[in-house]
Amino acid sequence: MLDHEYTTKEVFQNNFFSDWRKEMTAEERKVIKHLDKCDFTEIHRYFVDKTAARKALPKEEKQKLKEEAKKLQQEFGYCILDGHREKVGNFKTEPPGLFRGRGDHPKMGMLKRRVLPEDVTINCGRDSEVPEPPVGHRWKEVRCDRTVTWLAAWTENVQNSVKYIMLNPSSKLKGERDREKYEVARRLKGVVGEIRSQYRADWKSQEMKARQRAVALYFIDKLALRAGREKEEGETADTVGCCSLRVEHVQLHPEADGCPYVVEFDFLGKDSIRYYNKVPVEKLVYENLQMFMENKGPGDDLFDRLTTASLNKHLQDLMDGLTAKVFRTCNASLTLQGQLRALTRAEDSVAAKILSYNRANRAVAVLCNHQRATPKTFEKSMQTLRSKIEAKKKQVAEAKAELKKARAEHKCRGDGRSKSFLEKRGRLLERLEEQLGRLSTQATDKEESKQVALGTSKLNYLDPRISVAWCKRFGVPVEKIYNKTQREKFAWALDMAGEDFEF
DNA sequence: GATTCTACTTAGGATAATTGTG
DNA sequence: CACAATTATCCTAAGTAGAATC
Repeated sequence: MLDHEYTTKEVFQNNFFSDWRKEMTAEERKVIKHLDKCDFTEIHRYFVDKTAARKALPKEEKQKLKEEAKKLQQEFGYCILDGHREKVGNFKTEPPGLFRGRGDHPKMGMLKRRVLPEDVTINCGRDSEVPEPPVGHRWKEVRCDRTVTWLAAWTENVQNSVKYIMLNPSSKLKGERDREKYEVARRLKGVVGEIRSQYRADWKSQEMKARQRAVALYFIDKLALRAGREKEEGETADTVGCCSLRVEHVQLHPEADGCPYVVEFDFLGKDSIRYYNKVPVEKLVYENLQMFMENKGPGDDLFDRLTTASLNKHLQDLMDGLTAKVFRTCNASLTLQGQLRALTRAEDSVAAKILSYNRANRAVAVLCNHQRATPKTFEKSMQTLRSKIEAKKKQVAEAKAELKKARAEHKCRGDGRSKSFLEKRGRLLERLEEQLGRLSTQATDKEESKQVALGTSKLNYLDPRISVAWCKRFGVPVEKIYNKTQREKFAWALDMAGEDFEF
């Protein structure tokens, strides 16, 4: 881990050293007292070399390794569920190592222990063959619980949470649940108008709790914020969602950028990804926020009378199956559908249509704040793209000069040959200009996408039937939108969605 | 009503595999 | 074909939500 910046952090070092001390023998403990006097470079080099050696392996050796992995997958990567053979998602337990949470995690550097068969609970059918534990070991427990979907589970020691072995997204079970999720979101689409008028009315409620709920719901609906459940302090990184927002996370501006009543959000959300947004809101929302913030310190809860549990209970009353996260799914899918409608032109080429699809996808990713680190190769590849553009510009300029020359020539000679030559020059210029245009949109796209992660929304928020219908309607092969794994996950949608599917 | 536990979905980074390019 | 760039897969952390327990 020495390559990583986080090993230099004090929290990481303290956690690691204290856990390491616990593993030492009494003798070792007497000798090894300060982390900063320890030199790990030798063991670090050992692993670096090992990785390099594996990379440098001859082709046949690599092939052999691949086949061995495949065999392992064949043996352990499948299960029988209700008579059907299904792929398992994660069929390996997690190896021991040093825990690295995301963001400013108080437990970074702690030792994550090796999982032993004695830690593992197996869940299988009553009359199925119980998998054998490794020789000399036994399972913690074998149970037959048909009400849950996991096949095995163990408790991880750092966060004291349960880890599960579950089915692959391609399985029938996961597919059905995925579909149900989108069906709930579609039902929300039908009643969201009513819900909106309800919460708008609640902005004026006598009850503080109802007002807070109504403002929070407005944000969840409008901005696709996460619910934001309360979490144990000191156990995880300090991140928030809607209901757990604190006064310090919002700033009110009576007027900003020419708009009245602007709310500026700045907080760390899931995975410590920063959410920053400046949004004009309605006057009543603004005034309510002012009131919620009165006589509070920066560290106080903005919605002190609200919990995700009470919000979800209220939502359940408004629509069966409705919870806060459904708004995010609904908003994302509707955004994709709307953007696709706005951006796709039937006469475009397939490549141009795919570009439109990716733009629509991007709009959703921006809405959901799905970010990624700028790729390491970004600057370099951007540079080559820029030089390509420069070269193309030069070509265009040359072609223009050539065209001018040809025009003069034709004026002077006026024969058929010079005319066809002139036309040829014209077509060349046209083609070059087109190419230049494509390159510069590519550059713009690249720049605007460098910190946007498209995969998360594609996999979790966008009803695949929207994409499938779009592909069918515009003659785009579905493989251009979904790769093999994605097609397996969305098999249920590939089968059923016709070109006129509407979310 | 608060807290803890359980089960599941959603998330970005690391790494492996594939594709593009000179 | 070698190497770089891009894309797919793997990995596991970090959320949501509801039930059980205090």
